[in-house]
Amino acid sequence: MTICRLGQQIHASLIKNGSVLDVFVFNSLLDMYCKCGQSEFAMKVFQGISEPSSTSWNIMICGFLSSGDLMSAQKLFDVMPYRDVSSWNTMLSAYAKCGELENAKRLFYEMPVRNLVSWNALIAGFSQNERFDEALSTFSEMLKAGIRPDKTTILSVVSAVSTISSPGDDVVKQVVGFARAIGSVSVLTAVLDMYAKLGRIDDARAIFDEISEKDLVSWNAMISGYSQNQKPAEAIQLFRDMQSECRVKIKADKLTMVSLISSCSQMGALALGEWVHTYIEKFGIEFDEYLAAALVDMYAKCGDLDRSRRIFQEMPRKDVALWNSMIKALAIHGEVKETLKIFAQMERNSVTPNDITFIGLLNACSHGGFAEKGLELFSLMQSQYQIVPRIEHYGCIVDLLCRAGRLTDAYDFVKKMPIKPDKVIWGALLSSCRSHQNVELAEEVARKLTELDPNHDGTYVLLSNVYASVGKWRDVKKVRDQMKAQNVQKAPGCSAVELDGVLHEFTAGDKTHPRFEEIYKAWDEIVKRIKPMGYEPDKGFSLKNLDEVDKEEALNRHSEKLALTFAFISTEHSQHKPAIKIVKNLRICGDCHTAMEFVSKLEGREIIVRDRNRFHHFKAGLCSCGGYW
DNA sequence: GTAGGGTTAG
Repeated sequence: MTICRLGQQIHASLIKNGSVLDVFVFNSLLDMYCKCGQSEFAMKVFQGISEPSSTSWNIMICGFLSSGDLMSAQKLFDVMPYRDVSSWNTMLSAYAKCGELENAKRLFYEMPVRNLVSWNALIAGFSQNERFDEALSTFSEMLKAGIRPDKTTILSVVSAVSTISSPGDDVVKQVVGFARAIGSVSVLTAVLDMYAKLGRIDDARAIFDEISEKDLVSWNAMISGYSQNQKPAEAIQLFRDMQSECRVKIKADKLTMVSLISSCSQMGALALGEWVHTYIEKFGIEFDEYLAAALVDMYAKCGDLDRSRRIFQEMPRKDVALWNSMIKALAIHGEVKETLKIFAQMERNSVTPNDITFIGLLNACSHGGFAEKGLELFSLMQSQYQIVPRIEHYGCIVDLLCRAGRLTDAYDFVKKMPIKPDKVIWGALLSSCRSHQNVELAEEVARKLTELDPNHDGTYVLLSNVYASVGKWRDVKKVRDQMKAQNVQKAPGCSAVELDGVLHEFTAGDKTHPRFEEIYKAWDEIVKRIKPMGYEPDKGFSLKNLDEVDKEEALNRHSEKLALTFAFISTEHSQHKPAIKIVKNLRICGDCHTAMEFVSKLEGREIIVRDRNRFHHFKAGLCSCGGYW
């Protein structure tokens, strides 16, 4: 504003002094007024120019476009006496940016001369409006016309390729070839990001190592690449490398922080997450909605729902993603009523929910056994918000019906779905068959699952659990043999517990921990004390085809029990006994769930388990999931 | 005139 006033003063004094204003001075004035957002006034000045040059016209067109006035820009463009390439390109990119690609295309083929910028503008237009195929076909048309792509072309094309679900190998190779030939940091970073988004994290790393003069963007792209490919430990390690290698030259920013926080929430590493939060405050990193959403998610996934609530409430501006984060946070903690309250608030604030909002809401209903409410929301989302349900939403509904015990309804729903059910849907049905001991349906569903993915370990484990739950040990063995024959390995269950900021990991039957003997003995003691309270080991959850004694032994060495016992014996003698927080990579086992209820009562300690689905707060013999899990 | 990195997801 002050700069604009200064400009006005200069303009006024030019007139006062009676200076001769040639077209160059006029153009500078036009440019100044346009850039200060005064395109209306610039237009008056423009009309006073006796012989405007084509640059004057271009500046005015640009000015109208930047103030969002496409109509005025178009009118000027139409009456221009002479159009140079820049005029055409300006108009073309304006159409491209606001998504009017039919107009952009028309202009592109109408223009008498085209240059590299014209091609780039059209390609970028397609790419930014998610019309990736057209971006690529325009690119190849450009190559056929004998035009050599530059940095800008490749940046657009690379970003188009990274968003296509499965780009052809030859396309990727060709683009990477051009990028390597250009070899600038920004282009290589774009390629790195592309590989990361395609899930080719090793290729991404190879490019990263190739960049000699890495800047903040390159580091951030690689860190977020790791984080988005479920490699949180690598993300954090890379951040440490960045700090030790170039602490002076490169300073982490809010984008770095977002990836770090997301990594912490994946690991359930609260202490580390708090450290990042402190870092943000200490270095005054700008706190925006992205960061807030990431923190809300992190604190919730690390078990501190109150911190999530506070951060959410203190944010003055809340975008959809932030609302979604809070909804999801409450959902995984089973706070169904509060989830619905937040959603009502969101509607009152006129924030339009999106597809992800409803995934969170349906999830909450499913975790709380609110089947009717969930079905109601499912139809609201279609009727009121015109959201076409994706496979994820159907998955939520199946899950919802299953957990509410409506197995038949769930199966009918799957049969009537307009989309082909995927393995997640069948998986939800199958695990529900386990809790309702429905062998017949389980076998049918398992067949569907094996058709879709013959090597998925979960199918075999679930089916074997169904058989085990009804004591069909011979069938359990059959499944196990099949697994062996197919060479399917069960993903090992892994539980971690954080003590004094150090993460201790355990796998089932783990004997690698230095204190394993002590841990085993301590658990056996606990079992002796909870059995009289009514605990009965549920051997149906033991996967192995062993005799009764061994079955109980295997059950006693599940990773979550080891983690619990370790936390327990490590804090037994300390005065302050905070809740024990365990993070498990798979779903918590049913027997472990029962055992923990008893332990929380026996020891008067709060136990919090985060499994791959949700949180379980065990307190005084009860779990917050109320049996819906 | 065209331009590389971020949150939420069964």
